[in-house]
Amino acid sequence: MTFRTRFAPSPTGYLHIGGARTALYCWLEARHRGGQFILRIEDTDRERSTEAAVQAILDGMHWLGLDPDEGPHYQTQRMDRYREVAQRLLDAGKAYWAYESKEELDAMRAAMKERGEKPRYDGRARDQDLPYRDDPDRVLRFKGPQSGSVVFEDKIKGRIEWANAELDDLVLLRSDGFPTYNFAVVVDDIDMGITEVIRGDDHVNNTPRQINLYEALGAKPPVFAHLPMILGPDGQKLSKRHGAVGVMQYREDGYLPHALLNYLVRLGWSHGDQEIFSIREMIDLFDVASVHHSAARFDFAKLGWLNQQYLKNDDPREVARELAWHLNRMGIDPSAGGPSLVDVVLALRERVQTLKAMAEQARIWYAPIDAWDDKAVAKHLRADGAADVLRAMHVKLAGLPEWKPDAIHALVAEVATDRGIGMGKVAQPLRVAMTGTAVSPSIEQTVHLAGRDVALKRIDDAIARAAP
RNA sequence: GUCCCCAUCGUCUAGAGGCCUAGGACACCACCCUUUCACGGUGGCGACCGGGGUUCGAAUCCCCGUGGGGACGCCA
Repeated sequence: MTFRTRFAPSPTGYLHIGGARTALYCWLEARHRGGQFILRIEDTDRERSTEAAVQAILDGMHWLGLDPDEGPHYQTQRMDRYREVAQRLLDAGKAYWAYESKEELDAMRAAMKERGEKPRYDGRARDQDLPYRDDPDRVLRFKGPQSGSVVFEDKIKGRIEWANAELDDLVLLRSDGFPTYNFAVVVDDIDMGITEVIRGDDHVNNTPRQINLYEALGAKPPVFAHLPMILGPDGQKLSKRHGAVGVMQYREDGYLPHALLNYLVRLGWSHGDQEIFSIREMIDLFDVASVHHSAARFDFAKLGWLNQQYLKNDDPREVARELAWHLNRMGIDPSAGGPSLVDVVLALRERVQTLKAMAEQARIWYAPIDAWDDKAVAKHLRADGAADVLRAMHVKLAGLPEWKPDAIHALVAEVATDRGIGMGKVAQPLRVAMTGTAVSPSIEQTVHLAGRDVALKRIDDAIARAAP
């Protein structure tokens, strides 16, 4: 049997970081085993599912490069199938109609809770063989086993045993005729030939009931692998404040998809001491069976470090393409003039952790200085001799035969030696002149990327601001 | 409350009974490099939740406790 796994999000929000990791692990496992990765949209909750969320999930997966081999399948397009299977269960005496009202159910659970029991459906309609009737409270329930236990071997957590007495008769078909999650999942996974289910471990306790359904339907359950969750930096459940934003937000924040994937693959899984993994290596080395048992916290510092590793080591032309996207978002069109993006990437990639920061720092070569750092101006432009240094640099730069970083560097050194001062006394005023701040790449790169005309003009402007 | 799961530096982790004086990475600190900021280099700080067993020997196996998390819906 060929290996088939699936990612089955419900479109009630964007693809968040936990979902992205689940999708990654499914995708990796499918690639590793030479099987298929199927995408299924679980949209049976009509209240909360939206078209926009479906699109957000698709976009997020595509950006990460986790394209499915099959799908997306939509549960709402399979309604006839669920009803058909439900009827089969009913005919076989493995399901029954029940008509308790919401209030009755609530009261029942409250009473159980009071007695210190686990609140659940007590099966009061189980053996009554009630006929179908049109009723707003009508649901179809599964007649599950009441004794014995379900045992399964979780690929990650190991052997898990669940007493059937802990389980209740779950609803198969809701009063609106829609299938419930547990029912639809089983029908779908059987129909779609899923051999391995990889999902978050908030589903472990659904697994025994699902296995009972498989048995009632005469189907062989798949292998289950339950992933531990991802916690926020504070150890609490992920919230909007931390990483629970959509993955596309990570793009906007300046992260590379590969870096995010690398971060995610290491969160809960490892291969010795290796930190950096190419996609190929992830596929070759990943094994869902060696995923960790415990939850992991999300750490932005490490993500940032990883992102910079990719910024530094990826082909600068590729990084340049991403940088252009960020510059465009800032309202800058790098193709309308200014230095080559590849040169800018080369100048900045060791000094930033995100593309967003890179774009912000690159701005000075594509747009006028829009803000002056007062402290930098006071310290470097108003310093003794700053104006003199700038005037000297202006003359030398204007007459420089070849506009090259090395040559510019030589001029800076020359001005420093002539005056018997340190390089910093020349470079810093010049840097403030070029950028309005005291921080930038090496002075020769900073000046070079500005281009001669802009550099000379900025020196003039700075002299005006400098101490006389 | 009931059931299920989990537990190594601040964080991510290595570790499958002796290789552990517990290794790596991020973060942090110091120094070096240096025209700024970084990058890089060197060094440092820093952990086996507690208690009982099993064993010649336990971070590794078992039990109990504690702590964390998840689930208990006509949500998924």
